[in-house]
Amino acid sequence: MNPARPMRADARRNYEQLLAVAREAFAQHGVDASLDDIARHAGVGSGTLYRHFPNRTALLEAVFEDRVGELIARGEALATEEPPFEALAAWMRLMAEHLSSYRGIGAALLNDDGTKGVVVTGCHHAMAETAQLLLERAQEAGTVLPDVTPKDLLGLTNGVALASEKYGADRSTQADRLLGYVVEGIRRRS
Amino acid sequence: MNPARPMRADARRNYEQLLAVAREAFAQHGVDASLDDIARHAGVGSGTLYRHFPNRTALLEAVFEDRVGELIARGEALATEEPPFEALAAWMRLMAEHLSSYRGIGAALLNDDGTKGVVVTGCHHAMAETAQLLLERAQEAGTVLPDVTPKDLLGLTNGVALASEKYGADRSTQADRLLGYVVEGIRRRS
DNA sequence: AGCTAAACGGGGACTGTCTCCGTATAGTTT
DNA sequence: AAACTATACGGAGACAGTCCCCGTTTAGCT
Repeated sequence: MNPARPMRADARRNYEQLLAVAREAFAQHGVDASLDDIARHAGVGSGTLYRHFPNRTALLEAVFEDRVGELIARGEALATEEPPFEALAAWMRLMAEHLSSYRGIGAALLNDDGTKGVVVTGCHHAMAETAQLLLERAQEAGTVLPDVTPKDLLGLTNGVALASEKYGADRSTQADRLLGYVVEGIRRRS
Repeated sequence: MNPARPMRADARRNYEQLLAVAREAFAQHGVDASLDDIARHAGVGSGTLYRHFPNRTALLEAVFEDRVGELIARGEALATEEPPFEALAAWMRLMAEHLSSYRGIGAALLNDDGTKGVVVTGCHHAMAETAQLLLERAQEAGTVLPDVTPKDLLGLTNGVALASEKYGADRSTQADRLLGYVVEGIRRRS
């Protein structure tokens, strides 16, 4: 969003309505939900949708931004409340959970090469910073292997979330199970 | 393929031509390559493509079948040539490599719920059997945790392959790196 | 050569994405 | 309140890809 000039009230209203409808649509139909459908349900024209969100990726990013915010907040809270290794493991679980919220979001954000959205770089960057915070803490405590990078963490977690998507109602269970092995794999044993 | 009646020579020729062109197209453009384009390049009409492959998934399965065959063969060879743990790790690496051959194949096969293709169940089943063979061997040798299942292996490996796709030319390196952690995570330590 | 079932090509129905232009309206100034 | 104008709108239609279907062609058999 361009804050250089305040958005008109009607545009702001439409923007929020589009976001609300998109959240529902993506949750229900996955990230491939029809954009024209979303516009229709939001009571706006398709031109309006594209003015606010130039493409599907931009809309996905906007919708996902809340969850990124929560991941960052929880990451920071975990860093003060939990032992280093447990904090990191819990955060990875939370991330996998969020990546399961809209079927296909992991793959969609994954496959973005950065040419369609500027914000995705921001989302990724913000999550990488939180991963870094928790990772360094765990590495300093000697509980995680020293060569593990934030990029590794995001990749492993995203991979697990993606691989678990096909299990529908059981995807959380499966993701937790697979993440159990993954966190063991990055654990340092004295 | 329905073997109940021999396919005519021209149909057989077209089928093979479609497969060959599809391999190239998927390798170059990913699994979303235009099917009409593939038909055109194969020198057949789009109706012909759909007669041989009722949908995109069916074509993907047919194209991927060779690689499944190779994975099974290599799995069996590794089971006789390598120590249990190393055999399993090598096979997982090979599987990740094959899953990277066509951008998006992992996600496409992953998201198939079995309603579009019969064969995908076969591909998955065949790979799960090979995973089972190598897994049991490693578990009997006491080198892999006893509660790991073939489903876990396929999930972890597919997840890693998917998560590495965005790195293009570096995806093999990244996949190997992530798999390194994964195989440590399933390793049993006495 | 004749026959016929298998197989074909490609036009067009269908669906979704996305652009663009005439129209509407929010917000500011007079 | 009226006038002005930049912002924002709606939705028709261009575009691209999927996929069906029907008249035509052809492979294989007698």
